[in-house]
Amino acid sequence: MDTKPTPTRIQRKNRAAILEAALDVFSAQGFRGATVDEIAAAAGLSKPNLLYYFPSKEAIHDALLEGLLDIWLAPLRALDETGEPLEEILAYVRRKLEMSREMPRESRLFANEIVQGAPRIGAVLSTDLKALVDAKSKVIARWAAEGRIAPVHPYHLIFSIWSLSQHYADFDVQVRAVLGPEDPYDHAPDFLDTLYRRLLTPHIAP
Amino acid sequence: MDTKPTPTRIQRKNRAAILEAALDVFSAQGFRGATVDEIAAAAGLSKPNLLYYFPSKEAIHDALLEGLLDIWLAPLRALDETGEPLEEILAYVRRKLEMSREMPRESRLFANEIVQGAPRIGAVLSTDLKALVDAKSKVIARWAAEGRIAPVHPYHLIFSIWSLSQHYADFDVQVRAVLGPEDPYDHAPDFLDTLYRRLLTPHIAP
DNA sequence: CGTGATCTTGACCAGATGGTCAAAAGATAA
DNA sequence: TTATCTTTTGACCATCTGGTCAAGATCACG
Repeated sequence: MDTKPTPTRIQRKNRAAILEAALDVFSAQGFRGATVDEIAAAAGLSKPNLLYYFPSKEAIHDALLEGLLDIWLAPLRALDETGEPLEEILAYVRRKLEMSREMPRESRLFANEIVQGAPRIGAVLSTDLKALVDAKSKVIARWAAEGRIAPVHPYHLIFSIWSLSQHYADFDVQVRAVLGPEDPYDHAPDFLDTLYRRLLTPHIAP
Repeated sequence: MDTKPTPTRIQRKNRAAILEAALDVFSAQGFRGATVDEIAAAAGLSKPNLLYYFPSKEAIHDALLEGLLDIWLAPLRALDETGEPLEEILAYVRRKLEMSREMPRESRLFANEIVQGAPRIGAVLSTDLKALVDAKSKVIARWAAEGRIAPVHPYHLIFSIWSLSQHYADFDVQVRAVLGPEDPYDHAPDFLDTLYRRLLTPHIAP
């Protein structure tokens, strides 16, 4: 039952090159817009050679999504219920925005998938993702109930953090078209910090 | 120079049916993912018949985008510099969220286009859209300078409104997967109203 | 009704695309 | 070096897709 024979040196190198190239192409063109030829060329391989490492176009896409989902949700997982509420949430926002800047292709890969109805990861959303958000929402709701942050709908708070941070990656061309030469990330961190401080700082009178 | 002969009754009906069907298909599959056959079937026409009304797949897509851009930007255009600042912005947020609920296909059509680098409307973004946002940002900056709203980066404020409102249309499956049976729009309006009130209400001390 | 314009369609085409295969080329270890 | 295993490739295939065309069906109007 040796289902995982140790990969050879060449296998490791080529598999990595394929996934890297596929991330480029899938994130820029979407699944149907991407072609195996294009991915193969970007990876420096011939098409049949690429298909020697992955059985199909869909298998590459699946491998990418699966490998990246954990990374993508790590910031939310790291939200620590024993920490200081406002700082925990602000740190989460900061990490999420950081990821949009450092990993825009990954963000767009997920965006493409979800905008088109998540045909390939819909199942994971309503199980793993939902479970994670349910758990963290409870933490946030408790913080609010204890008056440690201002009262807020925890699910929509999390949606807003996803939305605002990923906007800078997913709609990058639009943001840059409007801003002109200015770098969006010059002011985005401050803007989001201010926004969530004002939203969540508990006030005195009810 | 009669470039626009009056369309016949059948022409009007079929052109409308094609655009309606194309909106369905393009918004769900993206440009490359959509097929002319699928659009034709959804419009109740044969493929050659569809191509009798529009010269190409791209022409349909262009017609859609052009026809919808004005509608899409109308809420921002309606932002009135002579109105009460906070209420003007809150009304804009409300209208934008309303549009996400009423016109999710349109939202996803634009999302697909922009996520993939806006190959077809990039030009409009850096001219028309930029001009509109520049103008409205000046209004918001003035409001802030006058102390009528709390100080805020106007461009990022507008981005945030786009981002948060369209998130409910573009990432609908994800939002619903996490929320379960609850309707996102049950609480989204209140959440956004609260968020922008707390962000923009001017406070007493500096 | 008749006639010209409009509308519709089946058959077809060329190119793109995902994927296969047998055989060649290259690495590896005795 | 040789024998075996891994990697690479050119040629090929079936299907899908955007688009064409000529001929037939339908409509509008005198």
